[in-house]
Amino acid sequence: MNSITPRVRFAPSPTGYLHIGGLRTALYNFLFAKNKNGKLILRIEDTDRKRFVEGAVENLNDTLNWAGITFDEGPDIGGESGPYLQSERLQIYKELVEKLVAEQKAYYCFCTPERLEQLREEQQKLKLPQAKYDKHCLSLSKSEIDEKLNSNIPFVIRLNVKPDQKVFFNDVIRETVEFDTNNIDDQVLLKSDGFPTYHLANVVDDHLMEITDVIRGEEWLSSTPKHVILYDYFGWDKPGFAHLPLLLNPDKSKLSKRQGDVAVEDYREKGYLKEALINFVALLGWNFGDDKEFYEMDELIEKFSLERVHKAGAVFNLEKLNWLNYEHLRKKPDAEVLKMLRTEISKSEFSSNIYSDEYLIKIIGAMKERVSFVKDYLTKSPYFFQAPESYEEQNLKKRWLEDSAELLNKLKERFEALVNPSKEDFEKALEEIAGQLNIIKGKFVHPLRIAVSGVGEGPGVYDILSVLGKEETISRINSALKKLS
RNA sequence: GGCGCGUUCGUCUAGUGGCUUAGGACGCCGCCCUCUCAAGGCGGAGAUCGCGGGUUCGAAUCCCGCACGCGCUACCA
Repeated sequence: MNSITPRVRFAPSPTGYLHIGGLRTALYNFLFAKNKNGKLILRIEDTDRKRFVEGAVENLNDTLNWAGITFDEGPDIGGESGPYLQSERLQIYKELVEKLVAEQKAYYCFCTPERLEQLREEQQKLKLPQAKYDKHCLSLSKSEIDEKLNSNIPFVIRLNVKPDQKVFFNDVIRETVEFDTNNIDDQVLLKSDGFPTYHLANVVDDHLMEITDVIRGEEWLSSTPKHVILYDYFGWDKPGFAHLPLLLNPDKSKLSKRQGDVAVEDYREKGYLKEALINFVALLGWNFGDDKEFYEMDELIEKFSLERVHKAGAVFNLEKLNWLNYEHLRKKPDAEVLKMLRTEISKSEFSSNIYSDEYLIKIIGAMKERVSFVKDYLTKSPYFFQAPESYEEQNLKKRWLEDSAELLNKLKERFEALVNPSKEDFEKALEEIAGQLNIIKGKFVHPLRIAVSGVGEGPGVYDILSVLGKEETISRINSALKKLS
């Protein structure tokens, strides 16, 4: 629209963990800001004291940081528009809302929760089209208000919505959205505990922090007219709006616990790479218009635009995430996988064993195309970390034949003669003996695989052998011969 | 109930009036490769574009109605 530097914000409330939907909202804000050379602000919406969770802010920071979403301003970083914790901005909200009261754009309300409850029940009984506050306290005289205020009767401040008007605003994703003010409640702006509600706080802060574009979840679309009224009452310019489609459960309801993991930290703990999660979540509701599905963060930044965000909600589908995790993992340099593998080992039953970098790198080379998660290295090929103690029953039945022990014994003798054998040396030795005895290779290969790994699947046998080396190979053949003869 | 938003293969999506017998990806199935499992290559099943009306020579694409789903409807965000 103009040449002003875009300023956007991610404004979570500290109720525990970062929701996967929150991650996507944060990501879209981040991508939008980076793409336009703008600023991203982190603001903590801690205006609900009942829902505040200790340590939630730290957790939010930690998770966002892990995901690679960085902020230009925020509680920990500082900035010129602070404080970035709404609980530290109470005075600001109070002063501004009082200005609105002075102009009759908002008013004191002394109604008790009981009366409000009763009002709602009555309205329901009468089957009124919509339940709204009845503006009861709007008719209070100045002296009545002062008297109640002086005797410390609890109060809230409500937005004075004028009836019979149209409110409309433009949404980048949904275009023009229109509401009738008759359907808009006199929303509480300031609660009786002196804290603002979301509606007041977000408008005030977005204005004061010079936010140019509000990018948030679709659940906010219905309350946006209240915000628009507020901007008008204050006489402020409105930011641009973009309401993102919701992330959905398999049954299409709003993504929630009960139907799977919703916390980003759950996925982190399960071994998902941040690259995969970011890639996946970015594509849930956005695409560039071509067939590309594998993205790194910098490409997302380059190509992202709100105009290409979809309108409809998207089901969070684990299978595609798993595939992306596989794709990102296999593209990582071995040295990086090595680091991750080491931490995985340290958490495993093999933690007391010692493996050289060289050895682990060989395992990575052999297994890379067979794993989706780093932990798969341990679960799919435990034999690289410890000699097999038992042999898979099914496979044994099929592959361990009458003559297997004898053939394996002959093969072992061949191997013993080898000096520092490579993969090719092992292969040649096996082929030679098979040729000499005129027996097909499979008769050697399968029993050998069982002996050395205990299972019937995995990398090529010669690859396994070259990872294990001559000594270990022979020792494993020996114990297999002992146990299986 | 009211208001709002949405609706293309099971899922994520391409598609903005003719290039579409609706394309890709994940998943699924089959074949090839092969010492196994993967990977890779090739192929297959899978969408009457929610439904019904219009507009137009022509509609997934434009308009209207309906249905369904979801969101909001708090002194929660």
